[in-house]
Amino acid sequence: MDLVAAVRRFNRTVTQRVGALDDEYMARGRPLAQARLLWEIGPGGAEVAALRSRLGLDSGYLSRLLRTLEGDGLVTVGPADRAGGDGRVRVAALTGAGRAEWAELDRRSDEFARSILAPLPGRRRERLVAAMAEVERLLVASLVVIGPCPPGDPRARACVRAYARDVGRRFDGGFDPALSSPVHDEALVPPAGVFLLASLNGEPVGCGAVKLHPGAPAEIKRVWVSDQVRGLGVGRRMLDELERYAAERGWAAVRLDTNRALTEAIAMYRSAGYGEVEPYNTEPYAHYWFEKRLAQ
Amino acid sequence: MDLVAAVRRFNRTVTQRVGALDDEYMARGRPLAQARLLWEIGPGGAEVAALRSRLGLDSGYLSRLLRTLEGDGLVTVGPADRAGGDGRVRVAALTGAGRAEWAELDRRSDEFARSILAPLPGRRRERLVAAMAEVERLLVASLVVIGPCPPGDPRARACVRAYARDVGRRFDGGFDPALSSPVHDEALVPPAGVFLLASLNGEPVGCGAVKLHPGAPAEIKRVWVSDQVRGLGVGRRMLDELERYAAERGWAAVRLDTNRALTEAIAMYRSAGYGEVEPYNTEPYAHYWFEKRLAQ
DNA sequence: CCACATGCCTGACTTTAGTCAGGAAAATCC
DNA sequence: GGATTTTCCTGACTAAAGTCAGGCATGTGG
Repeated sequence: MDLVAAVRRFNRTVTQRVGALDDEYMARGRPLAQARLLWEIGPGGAEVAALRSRLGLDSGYLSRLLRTLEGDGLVTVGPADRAGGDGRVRVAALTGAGRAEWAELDRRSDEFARSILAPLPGRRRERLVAAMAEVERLLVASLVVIGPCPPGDPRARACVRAYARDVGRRFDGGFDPALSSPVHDEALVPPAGVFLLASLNGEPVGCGAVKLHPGAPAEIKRVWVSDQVRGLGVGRRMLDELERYAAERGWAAVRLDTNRALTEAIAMYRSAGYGEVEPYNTEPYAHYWFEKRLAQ
Repeated sequence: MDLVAAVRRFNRTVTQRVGALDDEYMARGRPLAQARLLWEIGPGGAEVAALRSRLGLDSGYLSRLLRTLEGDGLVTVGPADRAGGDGRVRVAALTGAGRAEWAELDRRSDEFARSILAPLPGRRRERLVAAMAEVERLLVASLVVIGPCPPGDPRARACVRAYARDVGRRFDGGFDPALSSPVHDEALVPPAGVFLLASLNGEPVGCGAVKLHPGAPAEIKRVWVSDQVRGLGVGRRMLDELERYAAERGWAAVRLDTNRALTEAIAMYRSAGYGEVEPYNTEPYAHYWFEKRLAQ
């Protein structure tokens, strides 16, 4: 396939070559891992656990890197000083020298970006930046991973709150979760159902849930996608995953209800093969009820 | 500046993240350097010197990597068997197992590219690929480096031959270098003049020369840019460099002659500040003579 | 309050990447 | 035809990156 060949070319020429140059700029004599860590701590400081997950480092390795930067007088690591906080978590912060070094990295990163733009005449510069933004935005879709998550997880809670907020802005007269039919956590934990989370680099950017009602079609709830990744097909993938979950466990149909204000969602349901059915519940915020028969 | 910020974002999200993933796909258990080397050798084999320059490796390090791959039965290294060849150069070739491994890397590279495209709906896929191609093409301009080169160097010779070939295709009645006023190598070596080569990853993609005539304007000759990078401003950068060379050595003006068939070149000279002057030589292929006064 | 999990740490280790000096064989220069 | 250069090689290093096991303090669920 031709598209695949084009992506491979891009990976080889852009990703590898520019990536290597960027690393070189960043490192400036220091081991790359240290430079990256220094950069990631940033002027505002960061919790050690956050650094570990953002950089994907082994706990022992990270600890050693922090000791080195501490030894060089660039960083201090101390207990998190927010009152009532977890006494185990530690926070890394830059010293004066560390901030100076960080600013130097920032300057060099700017310089590198400028060196990429410099050889191009003005109009081409803008075209390059526009194309970069497009690649970035579309690639983000590939980096979104969807997986199960306990509905009580803080990330899941954050998504549900964001869902209520978004929906409240769009419905006539807002949205009061207390008036809507409640969804209990237990109903979204296997085997009764599942809550799926879409994440981008560990940050939650979408969610969806399905309840497996015994002897009735499975019910899809709380499908939400963050603005950050809207329009990239994440909602459709979420729907596919939820359907697959129900189908694999023997359910032959799924259904859902929705509000007339959510026009793109309605269009997505229709294009995904959902057909309108009679109301199957008394959800006060619903105007449409959809159902889809599942394969197998 | 906003453009710089956009480029930085691109570097961070695309280059680093996709680059790292690509490496992981490529490595599959084996050290990355070995995987890259195996890939670079390819089914057709490659000379050791070519591998060294393409991968930018130390001679000793490369030799050791080859021994390891040889020890694993993936590669054989032997003398180049073309008759009359240089007896020192050695050629690395894949064994049966090596070819199988190479095919596996090829397959995985395809798989990775597919995994990037998979989450996107059809139209977005095409937009991504188009944007990638645009980024790639425009970034290439930043990777072109221009520097002095002896006119006798094989890369310089190749450029001059390509120049004659290109020009021959465009002039009415072709181009016979023997009829054109000759340019001797000595005139293009400092301090008499200079020959500049534009390279992309070590491959020659353009050239240009300037002769510093004592007591007369400096003369620009043989400005050529390969199709590969045409339209990216490389010609203009070459011109700038040649002018700078002359200006720094005290020349107050440069001039050049050109053929009416080279319409884009003529437009470039005009936009770069060149003005038409009376013929200053009897070059049979010239229709226009241009001159530019240099600053300082 | 006990058992267990979690967050961060240290010590001991391996692998990978890369450098540097020099050496044998072939090619080239004068 | 001898000096020099080039190509590839080996041996001896070093630094960086990363892994693994275990330990101590703190937090949490029963």
